[in-house]
Amino acid sequence: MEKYDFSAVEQKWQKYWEEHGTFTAVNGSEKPKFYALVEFPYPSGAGMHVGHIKAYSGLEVVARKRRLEGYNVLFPIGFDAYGLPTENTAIKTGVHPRTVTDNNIKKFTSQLKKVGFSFDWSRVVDTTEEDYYRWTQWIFLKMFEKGLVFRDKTLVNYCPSCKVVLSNEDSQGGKCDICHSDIVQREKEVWYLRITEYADKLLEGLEKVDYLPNIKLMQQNWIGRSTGAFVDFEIKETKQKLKIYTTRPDTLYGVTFMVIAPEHKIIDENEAVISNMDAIKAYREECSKKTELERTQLNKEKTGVKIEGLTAVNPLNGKEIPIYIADYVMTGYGTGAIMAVPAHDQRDWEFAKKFGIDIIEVIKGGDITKEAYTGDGEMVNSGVLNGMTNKKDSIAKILSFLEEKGIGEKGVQYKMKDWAFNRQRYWGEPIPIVHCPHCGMVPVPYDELPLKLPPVENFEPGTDGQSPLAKIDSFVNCKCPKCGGDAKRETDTMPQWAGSSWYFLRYTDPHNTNAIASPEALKYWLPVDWYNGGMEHVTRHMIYSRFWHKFLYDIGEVPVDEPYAKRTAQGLILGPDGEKMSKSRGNVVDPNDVVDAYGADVLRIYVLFMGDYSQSTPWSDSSVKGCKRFLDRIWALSENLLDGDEYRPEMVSSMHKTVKKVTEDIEGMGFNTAVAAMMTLLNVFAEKGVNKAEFGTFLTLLYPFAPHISEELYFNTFGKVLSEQSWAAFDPALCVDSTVEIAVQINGKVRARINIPTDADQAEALKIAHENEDVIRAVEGKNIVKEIYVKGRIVNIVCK
RNA sequence: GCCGCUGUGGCGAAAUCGGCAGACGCAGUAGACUCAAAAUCUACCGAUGGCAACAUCGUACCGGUUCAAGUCCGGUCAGCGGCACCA
Repeated sequence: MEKYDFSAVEQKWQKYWEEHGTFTAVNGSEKPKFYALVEFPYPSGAGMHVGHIKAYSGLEVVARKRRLEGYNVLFPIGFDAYGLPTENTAIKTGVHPRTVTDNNIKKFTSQLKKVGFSFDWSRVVDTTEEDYYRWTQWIFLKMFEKGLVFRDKTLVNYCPSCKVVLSNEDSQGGKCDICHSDIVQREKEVWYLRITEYADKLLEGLEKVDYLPNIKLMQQNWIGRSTGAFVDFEIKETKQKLKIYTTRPDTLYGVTFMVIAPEHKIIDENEAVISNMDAIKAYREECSKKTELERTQLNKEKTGVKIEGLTAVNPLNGKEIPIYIADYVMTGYGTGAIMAVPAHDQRDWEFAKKFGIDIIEVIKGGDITKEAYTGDGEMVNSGVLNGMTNKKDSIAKILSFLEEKGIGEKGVQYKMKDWAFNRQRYWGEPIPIVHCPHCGMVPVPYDELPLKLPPVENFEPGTDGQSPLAKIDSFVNCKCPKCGGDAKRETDTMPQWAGSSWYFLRYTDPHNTNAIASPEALKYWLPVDWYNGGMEHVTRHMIYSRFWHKFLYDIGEVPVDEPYAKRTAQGLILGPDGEKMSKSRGNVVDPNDVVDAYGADVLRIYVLFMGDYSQSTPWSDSSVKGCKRFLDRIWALSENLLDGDEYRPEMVSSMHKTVKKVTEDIEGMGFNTAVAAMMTLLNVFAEKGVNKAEFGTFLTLLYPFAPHISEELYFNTFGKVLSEQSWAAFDPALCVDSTVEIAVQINGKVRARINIPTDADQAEALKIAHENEDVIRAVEGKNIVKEIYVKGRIVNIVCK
């Protein structure tokens, strides 16, 4: 046999699979279904990254195995193609984003095919195609119809460089996600989706899905549900109620001041009563100039201004307490006002120290002269609560007390905010709303969808943070669908998260022209059985898409309430230097180079063998060569196959053990140890030879990892196509040898190794151990205190 | 600051329920083949001491539980990720 020509072999089988529709999923098949989903890529100009290869290789292996196990597998791919980088390229090069996107998709497609992923290429979706975004707009209008879309004038995160408004998620740390410039605060009327209405459903849904524990936790923290109380404090001068939110109503007797956010409306309402309005206005001005970064920076000195002329009254004891404005209280959370308990909240403590406000202890146990005490302890100075020691009981008691008196009630708050759903950019789905001077906001009728993105020449955003669409009169000027009068179109587009919030639904029926997908297709394929992707998408993308899905469930469009039955995440591939791969560091590995030099199978094996799939691992060129060597040895071995259509007796347990190991490791994402087990078996073959039956099983195990060489060798050996065969079976009873080598410890230290029958009982194992010369020597002249035998594992003799 | 994950040879890493630490691979050393090199094959490959058999130490650090700890418990440190003035 000639030397292994990986390039020819890989092309040959890729062509075979394509021509035979090997990976085409069948809607409504009699077979059990399996829906494996990977996060579709953003088709950037840089082309594929080795990270993509690792991200897809995990479920690629599972999908290939499932098909051999008799499943009807849906393993789709598509492109999440709206977004700023494409638009920025278009602005820079003058090439239309449509063309840029098409070229990038072409590039990605050819690269993905070269790696031999078993995607169903007949179901590719592209979020920027009219047939796709028509339904993105449709879902948006359904939400509009159900009152989940609203507009609000608020301070927004504005990127002066990109000239866009960003969501909190896209501007974390006060930096723009795209260009990393500093974000400034700016007032603007923007679109929101009322995701907070689904906060509890999103939280409750986590209880019945199979996500990795840390993924669940991240989502829970993101939603950030807290329980507490709303309490009304009367303002002495105006008899107004100032409502606050607290998670510690039990500390109500320790309140010595109140703080409201700089933007709180009670200030504007009482301008006449407040005597130091100038100072307050100055402070407000100062705050609005601060970037998000400055405002949230830790260890920062507390700032604030006392409101002269307004005094709050503690509803429990009638004590008069001062009110301050300070930017450590946010408008967006709770009521934008807090009761400050400096003895038991560190932030309040710092503020009180700086402004010389009283600190009253209500829970014993700490030293409140040094810092706030947040632990448990006996209640003091607290009226009805005095003497209580259990926090939960104190909170329950004060809550019922507050409710009885009508001054407060139980409350729930979420850290998650409503979803700012707009961009002032060209390359996104147009928001299908018309502004009519008579009718207000009017949705574009469903039968006029898609509202097409108009072709333009100039993609530069407007100078005032307006979308480029605002400059196109033919787009903006329209008739109101309701009254027929002159109206103007909304010019904002949707954020990039829109298209990816429902793409997994479209895969089930990608060419449907009447609905997002047919009810039959959705019923057959949903939920996604296994979704794998990056940790970076666990909060934003996953929460957004679960929200959309739950909404669609509520309006009867999808048959299940959770889209993803199982979710896992892969770790990063770091550069050879152990740092995150980046162009600026110059440590980026191009998957194409690996495919060209060693073949797709080597690349696939390596990204799975390099380390724990869920962990970050640095790239190593020489380890790639090790994987190449592994495949070359298999190829060489195939030239010396022994005859035989069943395992040789001396190979039976090795074969069954390896099948068991690989089968189970794939399910548990132990891809690295699965490959290691195959390497071990290959080493046994090298020593003891290999017959056709054994080799056939070996190739079956290898197939999901290195499908090209497996197909080729299997066909050469058996004249059959491996992707049309069945997965290898194992018999647990045959995985055990008749004898096993175990260690004998004397006082916990290994002193000998003995061979015993696998099913030996304690008496037999100890008898064999005591016959061993090393053991005899070690226990000689000593008293045996205790003897332990763990079946098939160890003997430990304790002696003095 | 809070939450989570991780810490094991020169390197990437393995190690079911607490039961032989370092599987598998890389790199390295020696040998075979070769005029030579590459490739391939064989052997060795945690540290210290010893000619050796062997002994002692060894899973970030300190302590504990146990016949037995990488694994469990308490504390500390470091790296990575998430959240972050969330009341």
